[in-house]
Amino acid sequence: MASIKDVAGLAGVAVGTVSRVINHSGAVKPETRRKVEEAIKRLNYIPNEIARNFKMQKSKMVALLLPTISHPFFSELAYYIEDELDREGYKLMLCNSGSKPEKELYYLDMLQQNKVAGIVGITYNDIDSSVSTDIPIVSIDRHFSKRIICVTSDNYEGGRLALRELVRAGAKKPAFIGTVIPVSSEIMKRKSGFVQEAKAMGVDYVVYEKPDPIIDEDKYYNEFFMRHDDVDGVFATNDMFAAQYIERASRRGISVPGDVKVIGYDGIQSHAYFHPVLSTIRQPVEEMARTAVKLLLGQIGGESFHQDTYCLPVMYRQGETT
Amino acid sequence: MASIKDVAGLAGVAVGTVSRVINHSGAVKPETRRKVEEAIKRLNYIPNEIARNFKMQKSKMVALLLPTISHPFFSELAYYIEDELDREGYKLMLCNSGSKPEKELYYLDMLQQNKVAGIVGITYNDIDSSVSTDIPIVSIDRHFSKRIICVTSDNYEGGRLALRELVRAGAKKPAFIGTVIPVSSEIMKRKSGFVQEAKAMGVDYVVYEKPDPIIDEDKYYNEFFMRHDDVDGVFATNDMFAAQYIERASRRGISVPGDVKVIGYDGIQSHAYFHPVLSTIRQPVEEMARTAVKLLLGQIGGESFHQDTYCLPVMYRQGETT
DNA sequence: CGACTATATTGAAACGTTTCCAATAGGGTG
DNA sequence: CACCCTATTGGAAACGTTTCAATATAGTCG
Repeated sequence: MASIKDVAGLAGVAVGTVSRVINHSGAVKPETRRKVEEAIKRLNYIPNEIARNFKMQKSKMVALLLPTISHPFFSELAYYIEDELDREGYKLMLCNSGSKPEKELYYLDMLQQNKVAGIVGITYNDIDSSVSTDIPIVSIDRHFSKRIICVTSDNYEGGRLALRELVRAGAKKPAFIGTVIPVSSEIMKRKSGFVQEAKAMGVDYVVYEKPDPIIDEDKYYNEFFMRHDDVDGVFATNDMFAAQYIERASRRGISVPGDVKVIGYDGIQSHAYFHPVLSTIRQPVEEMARTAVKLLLGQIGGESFHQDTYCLPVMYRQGETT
Repeated sequence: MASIKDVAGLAGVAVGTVSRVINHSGAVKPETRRKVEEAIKRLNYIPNEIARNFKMQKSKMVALLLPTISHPFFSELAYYIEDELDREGYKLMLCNSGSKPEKELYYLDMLQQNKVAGIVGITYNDIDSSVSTDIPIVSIDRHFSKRIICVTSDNYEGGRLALRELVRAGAKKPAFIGTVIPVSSEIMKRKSGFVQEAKAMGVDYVVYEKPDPIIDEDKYYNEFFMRHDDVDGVFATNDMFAAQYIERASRRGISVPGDVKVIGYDGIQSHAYFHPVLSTIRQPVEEMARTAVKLLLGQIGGESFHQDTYCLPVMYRQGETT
């Protein structure tokens, strides 16, 4: 593999000159540039990015740490994150934690060893305390500390919106169901928005949380249907969960939206052709992704931000379930 | 940031010794090891992986180059690939090409500059000619050359299976629809399997390919429904496309599986709770992913393989559309 | 024409590891 | 006691780049 030295040798110049040609830094005589470029071509020289990273003591690598890329919301997010990073000349490293705290820690450790330029995290742990370096981190949907900027959608408003739409669709007793990640999660606000709005409107409501991880799914659903057979509206914490609920309901002969109106959360695109098309609170996935990257790269570039949470607006999208 | 030198200084030994302690290479007296470990702890020393990569002239990074991670089949694949890589101490870099040839080339170039240890590719180009280094590559569903090992599912058998199942479900005139990536694609075999089996069984059939990229989707479907209104079975190149077809058909008052039986391809998990649950030819995603990684790491480790295509079995999965 | 300036180029140090060779210290053996 | 062998350690080179101070070259102006 040809190195910069070989190029310099063949072109009859010093390595520093070759470096300046490659990086367009400093002044180089056109004639010299030509010679160097000629040599580069002849030797089929490719700059060694590893050596560069080493010299610079930083890599243009950003890590995305999330539960699993196979969840459609995350994969959509990942797509836009990678796209935005690429525009800025950065690369993306993908880390599936499986939501396991110990795996999150393991990855964080590895990422620091690898001196990644920054991390976008969607984690279960409060990762602030477990990162010893001052590596920039942007978190999505989790608020940990001043240091870690959080990008989220307006979960509180999303919860309120869901409640209002369920009521508007005719629900007299709406229920909130789903997993509420306890640790610093913005997602909890979906519940509080829902609850607050119900109280404000004087509507009877139910909250039926799903343990995570769940031991006995059948029992969870059976109990819900038994205890709350008067529920006629359901707001689920995400689209997949909403679909799952509908599946269970229909097995019991409950029709959607006839007997029960259902609203999900996320607004996943890849489900567009499948039925029922969910009524859902759509998060601005693309905007969240690009915002997260912009904030991260800002931090990497040395900017500091006064704001520690960036909250983007959500939207109600009508489907076939309300 | 503390370096190996600082550790050596504090422990009163040479850097080489510290290196041997860290890597458990060579002999180190227990007493010395203790001193070094003590120093490492005191300084909160983290080995600089970049420097290591540099010295070794290789990184433990494998790239996954695919059209888009937001497609559920690819995201499922990516999940298992990352999982398998992590087990072996490798990291995954994610590259979305958007199926654009120029972007594929751009990424391949970048990956070579970054001296990634290997590449798993799902590409549109014949990438063989555009990779100048001898970096190991495993391709999924594309067969280019001896050099690039191809991991695929049994697309030919999948096509035959689809035809047989459509006929078994009562179809008299089944159609193959979908995109047929021309370049060295294993996916073409889905078509040939379908066609061959139809001929073998003496069944009347239709092939209606979808251009890629498609200009006018409405026109494509309209023409299909006009020209082939006697078609009563559809085999689509993938699940998403099958769902899309069903959507279009139902808008025209065609019922599935009443009027037309439909079989998709892939067997995407994240659609399990949505309807109609597709009858589909399921690819062994997990096995494909793990096989691809194993072969790639084998190559990285210097093994050479006599076989250039690894074909895994597919399975018919009954849903609600046949 | 000499002094200055602007432009081009050189050469070497430095980044943090690993690895190899030489050096040293013990420990056993004849 | 001399010798050899092994276990352990030290020291330095090397990996390929960037950067910076120093030097060289060529105009320009008075």
